[in-house]
Amino acid sequence: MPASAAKQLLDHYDRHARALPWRSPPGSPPPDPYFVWLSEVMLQQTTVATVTPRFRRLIERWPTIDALAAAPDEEVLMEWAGLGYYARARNLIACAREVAARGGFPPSESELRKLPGLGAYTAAAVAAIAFGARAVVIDTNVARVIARYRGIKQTLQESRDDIRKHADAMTPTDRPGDFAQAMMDLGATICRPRRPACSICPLSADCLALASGAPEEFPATKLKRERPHRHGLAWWIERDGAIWLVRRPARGMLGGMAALPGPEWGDDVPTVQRQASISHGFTHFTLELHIARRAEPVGEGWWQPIDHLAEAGLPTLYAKAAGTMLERKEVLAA
DNA sequence: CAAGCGTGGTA
DNA sequence: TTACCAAGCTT
Repeated sequence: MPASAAKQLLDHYDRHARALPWRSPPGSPPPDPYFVWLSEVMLQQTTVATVTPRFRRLIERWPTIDALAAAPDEEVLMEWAGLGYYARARNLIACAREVAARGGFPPSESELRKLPGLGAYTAAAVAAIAFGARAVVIDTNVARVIARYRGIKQTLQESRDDIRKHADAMTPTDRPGDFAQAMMDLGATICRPRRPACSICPLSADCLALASGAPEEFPATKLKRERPHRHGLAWWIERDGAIWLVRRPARGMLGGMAALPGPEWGDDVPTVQRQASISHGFTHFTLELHIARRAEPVGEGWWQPIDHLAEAGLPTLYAKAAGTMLERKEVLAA
């Protein structure tokens, strides 16, 4: 990429940067590292639209990393409910406590990379955006922009090292944080996976994929495996206006989250008499969750008042299941 | 290095 | 409706 391309991109960013609650305006001093880190972790595989209101809630409740570090695990997991990829929340807690104990975030990419939940992307992003370091920030947006600009048609898995070389070559010493965000904005709003808006792209003049006539064919995508179908059973145990909830094991699916009790999921349909069933799609399988009534509590847990079920911090799967059961109840009562 | 790990929006 | 995909990390 010609050196002028980075400048073109920054000029475009100065005029078109999206205003986001964790972002400071182009060219202005960097935001609080806590805000940068928190937003970056929330944004891992999660859209800006989903993250924005949840970010506001989190920083309102815990305005500093010391406040977050002092919060009980369950409170943080409850605030994360519905956001998915719950290992992020567990890492978030561990990272907050480590950073609070050492008195703040380390400013270097290599030290940031050692913190729980910070991989290659997030460490580089925090170093560049919060500390102004010249870190090479590569997410799927950046990788796609580069693949198109340089006309690299291989899959991103195949071209990973090549993409990194190009990204390193184009990253400026001045304003590396704004540059990273400009690349990501470009990928999210103009150089989109499908139907890229090349006519308004600041890099279109030198884009090899556009010159080829079919920019959306860059980079190639590999076919996904078919998702298997699994079955699960959840117990609906109701007593005196409350539901019996349990906490899932810390590791694995929905690790550490509140849940309806039930055995591990498997390939076979449960044989018990069920009240309802719901379907839920996960990343690598779909689940049909069968719901059955039961009188006695199972396992370690607590009674959650139905009036306050929304505050239990149920992940979406169990929130759906509970919603289905409560809806049936209302229909029967009517 | 590929698989495991959530959820909601879009076409 | 199915399929794809989003500011990835961990093992």
